[in-house]
Amino acid sequence: MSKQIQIPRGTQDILPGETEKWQYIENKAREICEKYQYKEIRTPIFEHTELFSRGVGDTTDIVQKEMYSFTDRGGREVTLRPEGTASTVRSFVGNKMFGLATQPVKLYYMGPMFRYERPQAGRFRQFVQFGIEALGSNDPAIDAEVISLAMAIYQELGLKKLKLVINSLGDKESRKAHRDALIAHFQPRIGEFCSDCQNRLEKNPMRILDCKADRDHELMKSAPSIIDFLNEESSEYFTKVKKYLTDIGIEFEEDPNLVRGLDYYNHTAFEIMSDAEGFGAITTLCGGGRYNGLVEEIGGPETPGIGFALSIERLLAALDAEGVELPVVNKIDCYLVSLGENAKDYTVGLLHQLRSAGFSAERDYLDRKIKTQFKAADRYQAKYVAVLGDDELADNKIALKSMDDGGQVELPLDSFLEKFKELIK
RNA sequence: GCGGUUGUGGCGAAGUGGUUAACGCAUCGGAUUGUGGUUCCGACAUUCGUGGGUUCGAUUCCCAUCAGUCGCCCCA
Repeated sequence: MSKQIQIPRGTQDILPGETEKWQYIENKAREICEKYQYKEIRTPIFEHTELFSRGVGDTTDIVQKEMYSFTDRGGREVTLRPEGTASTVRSFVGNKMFGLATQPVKLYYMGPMFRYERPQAGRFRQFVQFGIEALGSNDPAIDAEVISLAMAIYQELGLKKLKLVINSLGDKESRKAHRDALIAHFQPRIGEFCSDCQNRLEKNPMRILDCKADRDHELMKSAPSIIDFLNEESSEYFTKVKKYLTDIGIEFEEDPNLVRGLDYYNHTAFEIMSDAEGFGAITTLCGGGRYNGLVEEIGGPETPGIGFALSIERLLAALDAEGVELPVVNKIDCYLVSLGENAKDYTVGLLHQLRSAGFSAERDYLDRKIKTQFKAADRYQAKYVAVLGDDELADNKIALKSMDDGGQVELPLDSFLEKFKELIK
């Protein structure tokens, strides 16, 4: 045997047994999007690198150290997409969707994303995100809609231990004022903080509020909160969002320290986390927020937008942590056991008839003996086994055995399909 | 990018500086030459992630490397 080739680091094969769960989740997500009137968009898996450096933000970790970038044969700088919003907005602008008759434009996407990171619990180099974007509306009601869609996915899949955390980052003006206040607050004593926070001071002082190491520092408690820096418009907006969430019965927790990693966010920011035991270090299932200004940044007309992204891998991990079983059984209706050359030949046609009639059916392809064929039927969780030997064939008969109760009947071979239909109804 | 930990058959998992590498599950064959989920018997790793080194000898010791896993950073 030649040397085996390994799967690339941080990637995974999803095998039968697991794919059924993925399909179930994907179907559920699509179903919900249909109800909320979000339409699917499919964009390329790679884009020009500039899209992400401009859209996601040069100072973010994603752009600075996590992009899967390369130069193609034509000398173009391209990157495997690390997230979905930038591509969606690029497509929105490029296809002039701001001119569509139906506004706002509500889109969803689902597919692989790539980030060059050390893999660990709930973190991969290739992972699948499902996300939605609502472009063109500045109504706080749509913020509530976006959040409720995310919650609906988790809840309809059976998750209970969820926590929705929200915050407002305010508009540009509010953010700037808050940023200045933070720097002024921490600057004099920044030496007392961890090296990460020292770096954050200039780069993104909001992140200091997030720090676990310096959580107990006295300056943390007295730090200026974004809430106090929201101008009237931002504050009113946030109040509306909260009112609508309350109106539709979605519980949330306000966390003035919730910040988002990507540059494009403003106003509403939210995260959905899992409260389940043993979920590991990562608790964020879904992150999202409003990004007014991004469309302009990407070269389109001034258009407000809001969206979220969630990872299917983490969703599966959360289901696992809560012990939720998805209903994904695939039982075989009928397994054909045969013995003898003629009977074996005959099952080819019989199998085809069963399948054409809408049944799930299987037979042996390894020339195994009767006992082993039955074992196989058992493994497949077949409901019925039809036994056909050369004897039956000569008598125009076939034996049908129920694998649940072991009862067996003989049926005329030429009307087997009709009898089987009646029986299984 | 940094740190902890692990790497033995399809899977799970013992094990020792010296030679036949336990065991369990699964699989296959037989007992039962036409009937499953039970039982009994038998088969199944020229090899211990990969590459070097130490040694008379290494799966066991050392180094490197790759990979899994967990954590930091950050995030989905």
